[in-house]
Amino acid sequence: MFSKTCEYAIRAMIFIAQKSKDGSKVGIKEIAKGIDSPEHFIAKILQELGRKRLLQSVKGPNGGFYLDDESLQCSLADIVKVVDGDKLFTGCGLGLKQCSETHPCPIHHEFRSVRKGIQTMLENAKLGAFTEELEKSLTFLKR
Amino acid sequence: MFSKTCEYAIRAMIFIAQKSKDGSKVGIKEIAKGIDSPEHFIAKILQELGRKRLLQSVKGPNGGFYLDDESLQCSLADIVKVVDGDKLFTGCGLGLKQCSETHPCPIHHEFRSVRKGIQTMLENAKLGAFTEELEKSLTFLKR
DNA sequence: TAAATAAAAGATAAAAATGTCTTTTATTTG
DNA sequence: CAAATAAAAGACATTTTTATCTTTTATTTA
Ligand code: FES
Ligand code: FES
Repeated sequence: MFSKTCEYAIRAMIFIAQKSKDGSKVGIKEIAKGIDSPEHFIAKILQELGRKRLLQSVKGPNGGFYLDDESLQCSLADIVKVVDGDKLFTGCGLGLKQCSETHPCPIHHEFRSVRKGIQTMLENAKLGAFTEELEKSLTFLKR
Repeated sequence: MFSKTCEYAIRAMIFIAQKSKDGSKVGIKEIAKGIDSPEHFIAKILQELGRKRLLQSVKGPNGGFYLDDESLQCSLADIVKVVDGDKLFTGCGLGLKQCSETHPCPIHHEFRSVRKGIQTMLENAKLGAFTEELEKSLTFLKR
């Protein structure tokens, strides 16, 4: 469904969202541990998300990553688009050069509908909305 | 969603299904052309599907690939399982080691539902069912 | 201002996916 | 049986993804 990179990205962003709720910042080491990912690899991913303004960071002592109020409103769909592109949302399920109503593959209609379901799910999932269940350990970001 | 390998596999199997309807066999060159895929690459994939009995073939002059009546009842889900494994049907959307009710990731419930939708779509899509629309050029397997 | 800190950036490296080419084996046909 | 045919198998190459390690830049604090 998602690339490994994208899975890490989503987990990291949800992790940072949780830590950001009280205004604190979180370092890359803690993030990597918190989501069980390679430290330098997730660092690269977060740099990219930072360049695209989905995430904030500050260097130096007491620095780290955080999400401002706007970023907390980001949806998982926003993250997926930045990391994996929009193939998942607009591409043909059978790999035709483009998904098209006038030149459809054999599963076009059914696929379009499940693809829409995925998109809706991801667009409705805002980063700020996961904190509570994580705090209560009802959901998890690793293992 | 699917690997490139799996996209080719599904397109090839639908192509062969169409040619098999009247009992004829089809060679690897024609398949590769018909679905716009690298010839030797799709050959490998079909060998694997043959070993798993999802597809029949005969060597030598007038040989080629075909689907018997049982194989025509195969679903796209069967192909996906052979080629990509069952990660798509049972794996965690965020890449946790396993998807679990008791140790769920933050999107577990929503993801499980769209995942189920995908599975249902693929299980209901039988290879024998695509022929008619292909014949009428209402659907396409390349470009 | 100097030292410490932490992210950003750059350079490699390893692994997996994708693609190509050659040789072998099985089958048919003359 | 010999030649032709076509899939099966094996070897190799390229590209992309995933992961690791080092250097640089920005910021804070003493
Ligand atoms: S053309 Fe294949 S999904 Fe639309
Ligand atoms: S635990 Fe992530 S989808 Fe079930």
